[in-house]
Amino acid sequence: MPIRSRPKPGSPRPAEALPPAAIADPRGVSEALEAWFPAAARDLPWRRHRSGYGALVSELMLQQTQVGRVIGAFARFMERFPTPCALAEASEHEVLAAWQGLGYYRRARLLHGAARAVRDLHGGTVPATAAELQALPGIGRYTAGAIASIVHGERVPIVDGNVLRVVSRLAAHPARAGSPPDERWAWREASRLVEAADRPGVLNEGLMELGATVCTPAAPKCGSCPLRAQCRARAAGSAADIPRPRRAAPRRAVHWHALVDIGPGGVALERRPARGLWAGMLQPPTVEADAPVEAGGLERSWGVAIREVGAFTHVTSHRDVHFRVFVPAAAAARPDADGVLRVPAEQLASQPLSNAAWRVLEAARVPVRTPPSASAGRAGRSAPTGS
DNA sequence: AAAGCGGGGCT
DNA sequence: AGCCCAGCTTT
Repeated sequence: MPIRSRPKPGSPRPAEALPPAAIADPRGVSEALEAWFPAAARDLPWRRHRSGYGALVSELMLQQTQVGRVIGAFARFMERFPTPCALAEASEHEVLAAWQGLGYYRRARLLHGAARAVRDLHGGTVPATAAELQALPGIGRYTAGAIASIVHGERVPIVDGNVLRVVSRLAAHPARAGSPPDERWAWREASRLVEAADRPGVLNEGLMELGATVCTPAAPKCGSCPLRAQCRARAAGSAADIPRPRRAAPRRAVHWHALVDIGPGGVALERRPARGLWAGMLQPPTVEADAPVEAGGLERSWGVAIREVGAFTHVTSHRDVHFRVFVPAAAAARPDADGVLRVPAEQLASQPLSNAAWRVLEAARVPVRTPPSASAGRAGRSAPTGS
């Protein structure tokens, strides 16, 4: 059924008043996608045995993180914390250590809080409805909808980066990621699709799978797309230009200075504050500044003569962190400052250390094994395995 | 509404 | 060198 009525002849229609584009045939899209997905689905660990807890862990890990990086981390995490109660009873230190290398470490703290809420408020069973799920820490509308629809079949929409791209191309609507009006539009369109679906979970997971493997940001594989007949962007030849790119936030440059001090008790480490970058993670003692600090200032700060052993720049989404790495000039025993703990080198791998902290240790040639993240899998844009 | 929050692979 | 990714919380 057409959504837009034809304007009356002669009636003026200002360009700004044009109704937004819409997907023309929601039922046709849902039928094609639900038929396509079962055969095209990649074999992913969290699809082997569906459970609310497995979906909770995998969805938190997948927020802003590509599939290939999550695969290995998910298996390790589920082995370490097999149930919500096992996770709830672990310390935050242990949970952060298991999250090493995945980034956005706040997700680990929120997942920990969600597991405790599941234990205390839901008898240890992850709730099944989107409304209950969204009340848990770290669970927003997308994650709640994904778990409720995919695991339990609830008829609720989901919109992530993949779905936004697919629906905006279907409607040839030049949405911009991060634009609130465009995001609201995408939720409405996703809702129309899920309302037309036979199996809401299959439709939703199909939308994401299509976005990850066929309807990709660059060079979409329109020739092999199950929705090529319904796609207005393909008809107009504009798929590669939709959605429009997000405005990039500029990164701030900062200058950090780290002291790698190895004593009889192990490597000196301090815990970062509970908020902000790498919250709650451990690191070698670090002086943070907006500009480089002279050696004299660092020596006063640390109370020891120092020697520089390396430098590198660690890039995050919002900062260029210019690190300079120092060691004590002589192996002089000195009392540790408050809050400094000593960790033997062979125990570093089980500590919550960011990749930046690992790079600091490597610059000082601390004898450590490779951090867990280095063995992460390949990118998540590989072709489907099932076809 | 805007800002803050990692890390890596791909183009 | 830039872009993007199975987003959410806080202000």
